[in-house]
Amino acid sequence: MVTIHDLTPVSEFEWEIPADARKGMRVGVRLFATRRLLEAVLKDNAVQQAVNAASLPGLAGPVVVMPDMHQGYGFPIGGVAATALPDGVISPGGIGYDINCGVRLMASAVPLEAAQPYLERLVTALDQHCPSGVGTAGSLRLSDADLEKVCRLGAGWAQQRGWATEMDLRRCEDGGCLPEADPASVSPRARERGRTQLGTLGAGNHFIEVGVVEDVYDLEAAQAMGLEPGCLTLMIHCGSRGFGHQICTDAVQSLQGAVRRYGISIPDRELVCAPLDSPEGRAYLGAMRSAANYAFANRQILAHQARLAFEAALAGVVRNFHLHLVYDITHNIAKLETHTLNGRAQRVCVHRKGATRAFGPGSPDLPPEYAHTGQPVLVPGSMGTGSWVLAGTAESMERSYASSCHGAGRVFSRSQAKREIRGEALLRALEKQGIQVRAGSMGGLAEEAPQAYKDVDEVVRTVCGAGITRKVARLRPVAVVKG
DNA sequence: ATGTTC
Repeated sequence: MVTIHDLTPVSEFEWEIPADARKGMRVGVRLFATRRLLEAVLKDNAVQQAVNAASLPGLAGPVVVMPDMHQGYGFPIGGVAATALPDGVISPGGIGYDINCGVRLMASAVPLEAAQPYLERLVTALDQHCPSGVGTAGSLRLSDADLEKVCRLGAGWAQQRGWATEMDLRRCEDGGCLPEADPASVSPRARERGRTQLGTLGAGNHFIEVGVVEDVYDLEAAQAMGLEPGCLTLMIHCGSRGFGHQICTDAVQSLQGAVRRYGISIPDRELVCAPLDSPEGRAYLGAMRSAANYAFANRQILAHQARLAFEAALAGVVRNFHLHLVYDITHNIAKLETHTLNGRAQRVCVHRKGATRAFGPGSPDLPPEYAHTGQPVLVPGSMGTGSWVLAGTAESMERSYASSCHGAGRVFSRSQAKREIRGEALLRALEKQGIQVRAGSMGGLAEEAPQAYKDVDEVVRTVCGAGITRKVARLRPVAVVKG
């Protein structure tokens, strides 16, 4: 059990656990948190899981954990780990079950006042156009050939169908497509689950939120992103549905064998992994990239459906209701990137689980319109509490493998939330705040209650105080669709 | 997160 005495303060926003070979740690842990957030996160197993992750073979530097951290499968949600050849590994627990779970932000030039009379109509249209719920099928039925194309092309597949513009793809992380996806490494069971779920939202913490740009902290960056104070935004939070879940399930099982075959010693069986340069590791990478591309396509199709909902609800009554894409990020992924570590550029496999890439200004991977601002970093808060738009910094390149936080982060479990909170009461409280809600189930709503989450404003204050991102704008929610 | 216990 890790206690506060195991942590060395570095600053108001940063702590360190030095590498300790007696505990099997190959590297240290760098943790971003205020003292108050740290006390909250020490109540679950997240920091111990970061210490466990520090024993993975081939780590190129410290394991980094974000202030929204909480306990996950094997590896903490909010964790970042970089492994390198020759002996680095890839671990599905360092990515998560919802491969390429991510966030897309769109923005409009519609002032809230102009849309206010039509908000109920709008949220109903969004609910109708964007199917949600556990196991829910959408309207698409993919053939084997089309599913393989989705795996290889990601959001580009949606563009081929006329559901994405060139600007949409340019404003997705990685252009909405990871190279070297290998659909042949995806199991028949995963394919079966994936066939019907493209264009659906899912459940749990996945949502569509209509917001309004409330506070702008960086006018130049907000302008570059097309965020206009007082105007409507639309945020989509979802991932690869049952397809990615099945790919993770398959990998967790099959990599147990790899751990034995390669004689890898891990402190927790949930940290199963395989060498990056092994048949097992390559197969998981190829399947994982397929799921990532499925999720990019999914968010793009949901965005198209959301645009249709805006048209259905607002055409003829509100002007300029077009939604332009601000950016689309992934916060559950592993990617090969080049980072300067110990003074030399190294090719590493960066696992981000509940952590967002935050490339600084000048990164060649950003579209030209964001060359000066840095990458947009999208941080949804808990339901009804507001979301943030941040931007990547040069410092994130040095301190956190160019990563920042991904949300508020749980303080207590879904089961505890369900026991302690009534969905109906929460729904009334949200409506009293003027937030329109469409929820698939009252139990599901209770699981996502703001009380079950940390304070997103303090999480953001931490990552900005630590310098790994900076504030651009805060969004206030006015309507939410949940599975 | 998840056809929420193959």
